[in-house]
Amino acid sequence: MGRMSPRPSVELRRREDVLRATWELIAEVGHARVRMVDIARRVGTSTATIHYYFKTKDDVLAETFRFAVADARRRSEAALVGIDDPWDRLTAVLEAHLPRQKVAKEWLIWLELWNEARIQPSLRTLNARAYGHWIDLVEGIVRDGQERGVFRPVPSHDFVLRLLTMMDGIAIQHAMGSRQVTVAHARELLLGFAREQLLESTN
Amino acid sequence: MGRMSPRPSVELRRREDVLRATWELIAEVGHARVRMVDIARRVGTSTATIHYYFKTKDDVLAETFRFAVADARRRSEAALVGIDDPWDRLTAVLEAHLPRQKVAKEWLIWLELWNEARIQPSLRTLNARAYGHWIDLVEGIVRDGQERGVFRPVPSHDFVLRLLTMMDGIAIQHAMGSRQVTVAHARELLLGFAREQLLESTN
DNA sequence: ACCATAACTGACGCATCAGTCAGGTCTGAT
DNA sequence: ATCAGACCTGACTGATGCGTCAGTTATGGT
Repeated sequence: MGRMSPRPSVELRRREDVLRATWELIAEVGHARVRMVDIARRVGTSTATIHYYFKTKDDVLAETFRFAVADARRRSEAALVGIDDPWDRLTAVLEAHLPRQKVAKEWLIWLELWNEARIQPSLRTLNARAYGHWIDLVEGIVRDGQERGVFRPVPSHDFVLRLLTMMDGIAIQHAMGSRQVTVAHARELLLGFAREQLLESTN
Repeated sequence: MGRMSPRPSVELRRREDVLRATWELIAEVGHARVRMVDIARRVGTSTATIHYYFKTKDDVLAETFRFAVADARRRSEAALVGIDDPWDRLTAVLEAHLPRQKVAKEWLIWLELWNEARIQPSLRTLNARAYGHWIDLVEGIVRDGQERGVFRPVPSHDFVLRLLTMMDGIAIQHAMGSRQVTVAHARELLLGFAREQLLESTN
């Protein structure tokens, strides 16, 4: 993929600058409206320089989506470090992806990715992989809690699918600026559902 | 909105042809890639003719989204005609929007609408209104069932919000071509959740 | 000091499309 | 038969934005 230069440091920094700028721009105006000039200006350079590092605009966009996926995955992992209790792990990882501040923009990126992924096969693969990993991660936490006997034995896969698709749907309405769906409300909808399914006793 | 002509029949038919064609195209390639020539070719005319009926391309797209919303609303209403039992009403209206055949394309339209609505205020209003109406409709059915004593007294608004955001999330994964989420599976996830929340006794 | 090559850029070519316009045809009323 | 106006279109314009290229500058190794 990347060009092999003997001194990668400059190239890597530059590329990352471009990806970060593009990330911001996609969140702000949508990937379809992002122009090479905009990226260049935000990085403080010319469009020709962007082309020096990336073959085409589509490459920049595709790599930015990859970058975003990797970033989100890092956040999940970081949120789990040092936490052992299954319920705490579940809340931590959900909490880490609730749409506040920087993460709010990230949800806009997912919205863009979903739209583009249904057209471009390579992005579709990226999304499928990312979503699969996301499901596996949360399902792993749930199963662990069930094995330890602290979660009720609901069907883990269906529960996780319900929880995560709900999260996506909530994120959409939040992205639409719905006043019905604040971050606090989103948390309550998700964690309330999880609590009810996994913790509360059926009596 | 529309121009006021003494002979509206031709105009109305033409406009609707354009909107249907645009609807299809948005579902197929995404609103950003729809060109005036594509619409014209599909209708069997020239771009100038499209401009005769619509001022700009953005107008065509915006009106198409409005058209889609109205269409979906009609489908909800049609699905409920003659059905009285609350559970049957709930399943009927959900069933009517499960992504099969024509409705599968409709979900692609929603995906596009969500993306564009976060940029264009007028589309955001459209989406907010449509989603509000959708929530109200389902919530009305739920409350009715609760008043009649056939549904458990769960908080209706939160339940509906969970159910419908789940539906959106499922639709996204389905649109991504996820083999995990078939229509049958989508139905089971949604109706299973509703059954569990509204019907099953807590004992 | 010199050179190889990495890093960068302004200017431009070129394709793509939305929208316009001047003029055409068709239709129904008188 | 004529006419007003609805309906339609080919051909064009202008703007936009990606990608290229020829050429310049910076940098690190010898």
